[in-house]
Amino acid sequence: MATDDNRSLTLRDVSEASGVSEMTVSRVLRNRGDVSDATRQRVLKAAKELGYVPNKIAGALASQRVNLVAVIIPSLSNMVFPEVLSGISEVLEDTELQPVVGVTDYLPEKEEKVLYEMLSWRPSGVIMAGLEHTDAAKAMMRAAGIPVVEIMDVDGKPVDAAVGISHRRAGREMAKAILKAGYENIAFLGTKMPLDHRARKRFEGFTEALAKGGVEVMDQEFYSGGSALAKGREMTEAILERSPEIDFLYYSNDMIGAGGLLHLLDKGVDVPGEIGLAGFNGVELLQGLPRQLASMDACRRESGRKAAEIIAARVKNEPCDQIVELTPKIAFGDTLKRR
Amino acid sequence: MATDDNRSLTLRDVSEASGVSEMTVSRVLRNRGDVSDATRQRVLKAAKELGYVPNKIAGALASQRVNLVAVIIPSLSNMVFPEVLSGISEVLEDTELQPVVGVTDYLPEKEEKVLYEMLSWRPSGVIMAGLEHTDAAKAMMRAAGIPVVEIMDVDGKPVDAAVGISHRRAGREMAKAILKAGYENIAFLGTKMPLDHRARKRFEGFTEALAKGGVEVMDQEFYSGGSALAKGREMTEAILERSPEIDFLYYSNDMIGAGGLLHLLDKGVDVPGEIGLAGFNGVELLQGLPRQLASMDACRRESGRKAAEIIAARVKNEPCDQIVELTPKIAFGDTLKRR
DNA sequence: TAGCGCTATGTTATCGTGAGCATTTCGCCT
DNA sequence: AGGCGAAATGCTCACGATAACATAGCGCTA
Repeated sequence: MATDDNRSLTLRDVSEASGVSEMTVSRVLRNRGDVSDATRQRVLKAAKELGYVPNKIAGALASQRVNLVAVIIPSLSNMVFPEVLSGISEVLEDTELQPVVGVTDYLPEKEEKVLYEMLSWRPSGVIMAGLEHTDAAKAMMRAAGIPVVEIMDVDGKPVDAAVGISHRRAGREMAKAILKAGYENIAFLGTKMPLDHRARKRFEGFTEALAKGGVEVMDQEFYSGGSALAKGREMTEAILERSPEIDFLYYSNDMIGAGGLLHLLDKGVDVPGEIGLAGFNGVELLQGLPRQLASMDACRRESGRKAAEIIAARVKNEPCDQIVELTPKIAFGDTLKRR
Repeated sequence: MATDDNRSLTLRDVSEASGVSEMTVSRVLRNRGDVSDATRQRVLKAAKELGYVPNKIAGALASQRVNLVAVIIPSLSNMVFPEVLSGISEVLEDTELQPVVGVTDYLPEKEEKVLYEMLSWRPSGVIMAGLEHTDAAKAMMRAAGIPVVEIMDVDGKPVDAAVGISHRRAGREMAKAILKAGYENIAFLGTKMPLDHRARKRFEGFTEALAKGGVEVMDQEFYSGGSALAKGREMTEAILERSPEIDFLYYSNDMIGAGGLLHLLDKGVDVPGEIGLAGFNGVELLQGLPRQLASMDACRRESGRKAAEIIAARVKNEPCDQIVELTPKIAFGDTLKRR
């Protein structure tokens, strides 16, 4: 039991309690170097009895090694990023590295601030969502002298390494699939997106591929805030009222797509006969809806895993990929096909 | 621009570049002590040009202050915890404290390990989900000599402070509401719960209050893994096949409840006339379902906020509450009433 | 028994910063 | 001009650990 004299225990306390030098204690606790089994046991016993917890702050300063990986993402409530995180954790668990998460709320200035904070802890690497950052942020990442992996997007020029899908291509592929299924009056529904570059790129790729097929986006609707499911309903209702001839709705994420789906089913619309639907992300959460929404997997877990692998390899000075483009799979579900 | 000679910049580099002592640079960068405006500008300019980022590792060691708050939660993919986190962040943003998140996957041993890791960074406080921990974990928290707030539950004895709702009471209140609405053949559907103590306590409170009303839980069904929505459907189908006389289904969370709701609507069951439903958590996400599921708010954001406030107060040696019981509000929605 | 080589352990310096005190600078008053 | 006080700046050491090197102890062999 620790006799907490308000100041926390140090190696010295353990060394005194076990009658060996601090160095030996340090060696025992890190399993490093040769220590006789007798002393090892004695030290471990003393450490346990005192309730000693090593001070990594001091350790990191002395060894010049901080086994943290900064992971910077826009949001935790998006369902997308927790899955990326778990991919990262899975891989890092087999190494001595540990992820530390920072959240930017999609704000570039906050991203910059969070990055600065994180770099001030001298992490071994950085995993950052997206390719768009302030100049200052890019400069910091370059200057840090550590591996940096930008994830979830490969449409642009990374600071260092990048892993993810091409959202332009994702938009294009979805457009092609929709055209091929025979839909012609196509609308887009998304978030207010000035800051969500990936959604923007999907939209760009989407319109581009439609244009190639001689089709223009018939109408658009954007939202912000609120429950995505409810917003999906509202937006769908609004856009169909405005443009009743629409026969396909492409949503920028699955949640609003699900809202739209529920709305249409309520109204008794024939999905996908009368109106087809597609979302984006392939969120597992939504399995169990009355119809399975067409979607496109964003390779979230895989992005996380791959990014972590790159960091781990670079930390060990092993060779590794610089740019990894993953290929999202289109899932037709029940809402993207025409008879 | 940093001329990155592979080793990172220190105060000394900035001090040499600006012709003042390291101490003065340190003072400028922390806005502390008297520094003439001229030097301040010079130092800031030099720091910026070099791209200097202070080393918090060294700073923390020297000052014996680490402005981190360890936040330890079971999961990020649960929708519940991100909201707690944002409550915490909101409050801590106005202080110099910063949250750092650790995830336990509901495993006591992992919780212990994560706690140990976090304590080794000598945080200023700990916010930990739940009241059930290994003895070793409790000992560590006590020995750390820092404020500890256990959140999301107040049914038990906290190590230090606690903020949350009483899940026993939540279960009781829901049971009372269900009985009052006139339902009598009541079933419970939940997760396999040996490790989810809060769900267990809700269930205990639930059965207890039913018993007081002379009613016994008619049937139960548990699941693990998979998409909650889909599982909710499956479980609901299974339990109704087994016990067709059921007239109320109490789910341990909103997602499986939503799955059940969708299933019943598919089958053309009259909800809530024939069968009533309720979930738990009051997740905003689900607004937009065909019927609004009855639920009970777990005061997630508020728990986070309050916990953060306690930590902040304790760090400043201000007085504060030790135990805060929040009162969940029951939301009847469209699925808990009988005409 | 001297000497070699290994293992187990200790000693010293260092990591980058901040606290506390020491020193310098400068303006102002008598 | 001299002296005083406050503001500005610098110096030294400590923080708790680890790296790198030094040394003590031991068994074994020639």
